[in-house]
Amino acid sequence: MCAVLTLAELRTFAENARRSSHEPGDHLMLEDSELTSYANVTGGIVKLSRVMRDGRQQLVGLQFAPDLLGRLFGTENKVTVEAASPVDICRVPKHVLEALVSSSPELKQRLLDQSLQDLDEARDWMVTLGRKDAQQRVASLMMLIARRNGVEEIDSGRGAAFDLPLTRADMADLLALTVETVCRQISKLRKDGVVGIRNHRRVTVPDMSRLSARAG
Amino acid sequence: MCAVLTLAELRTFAENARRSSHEPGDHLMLEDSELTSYANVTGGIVKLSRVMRDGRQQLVGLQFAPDLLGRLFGTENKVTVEAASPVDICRVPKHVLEALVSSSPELKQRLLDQSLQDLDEARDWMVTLGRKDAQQRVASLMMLIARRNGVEEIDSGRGAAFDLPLTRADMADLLALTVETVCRQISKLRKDGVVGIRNHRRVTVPDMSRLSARAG
DNA sequence: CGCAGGTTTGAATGTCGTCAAACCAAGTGG
DNA sequence: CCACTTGGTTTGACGACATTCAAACCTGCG
Repeated sequence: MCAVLTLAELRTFAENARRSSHEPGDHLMLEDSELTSYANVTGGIVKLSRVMRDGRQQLVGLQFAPDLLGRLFGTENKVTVEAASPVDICRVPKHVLEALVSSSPELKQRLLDQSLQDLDEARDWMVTLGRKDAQQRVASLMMLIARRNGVEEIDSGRGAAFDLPLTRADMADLLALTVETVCRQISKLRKDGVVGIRNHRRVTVPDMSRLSARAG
Repeated sequence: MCAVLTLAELRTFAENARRSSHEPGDHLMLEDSELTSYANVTGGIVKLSRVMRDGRQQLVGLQFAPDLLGRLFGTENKVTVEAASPVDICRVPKHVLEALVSSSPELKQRLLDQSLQDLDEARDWMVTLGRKDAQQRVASLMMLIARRNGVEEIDSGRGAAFDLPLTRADMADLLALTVETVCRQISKLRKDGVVGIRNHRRVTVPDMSRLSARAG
């Protein structure tokens, strides 16, 4: 989700917002004080997941700062919202947001655009989960993170560097693999010289086009 | 996607619509006469898919009648739209739909709600693709089709019957399996007495709760 | 009947998951 | 400063499940 607010809207937003910080693993139920409150991620990364009856979970989305979090007039479908890194958020009560939306058709339009974009991203990820092997999935995730870190010139042979903001377990939940398989594929990318890894977190990519090729 | 139009809106819709029929396999590009025209599926089933560079495809959604098809102010992301069965659709030019939307905030609201629901469904399917084995995926698809055919009392031990509107190949593309694996799992469900199959298409379920249990 | 497309079944292969153990990095307290 | 602990990470051996390749089988239709 991308930022969709104008400056004036952001001001109203900020005046009614309450800030809070959270540690990795904290659950950020959106139904805190008011049902279906809205929140803005101002720092860190939030993971959205669904849990199966047997306890296994599947991440269904990531929210990077400064993404919008939550949903209008919420549906019944439960998504677990959890901090993946240290996270700062900024909540707005339901009625404030509803007022904002009804006074601004453009805002509603942008919320619509954004949810359509989220839908596109979800469908992209369905292809990753359904049709890519372990190597391609791991490479795809690295491409996603690189893009979110401002790396643009994907196929130009340029290099890049970024931190992995997720644990191996979170990556596994997102990619529908096991922790061990994620590790093995990262090791393989490293052995093949596609990426360099320092401290299990810092990734350096000498040539983005080679990583892109591995992503299928 | 569900129907989101009132009767009055449907009238305007119908007055400006052009109907057409299509055979299985036909591509229903929405950019026919006008870019990003909208359409209503009045009969049959439409599949939405993404194609990978190597030619393999992944279905990312199904549209049953009377679902709405297409999207407002379309994004750049290409989805292949194809008839899965004999299909009747009813197209509306872009400007008519835009007029409808701007004259009706409720319509825009409902489009927003609907896209949020689509997002939920896409995320549900991500769990199916990511975390279920072949047997559970096939059972999940049968549950989905049963629900779309009006079967409601899922866990009441009631029976049901419906046609599979997709070929084995389409099921495989939707479930991210091979045709052979889909066949084997259907055969297993049949041998175990969970479903009955006639002519490769007609499914009878003596006890929906047993099928539901197989779906994970 | 006989063809064509879709479907079903079988046997062999390979990829990923499971189980187990070792490894590393960071923080704590002696 | 170093031993110790803890949580996360990495690697290996083995097995299970889905894919691949191949052949046979239905069903509808000319």
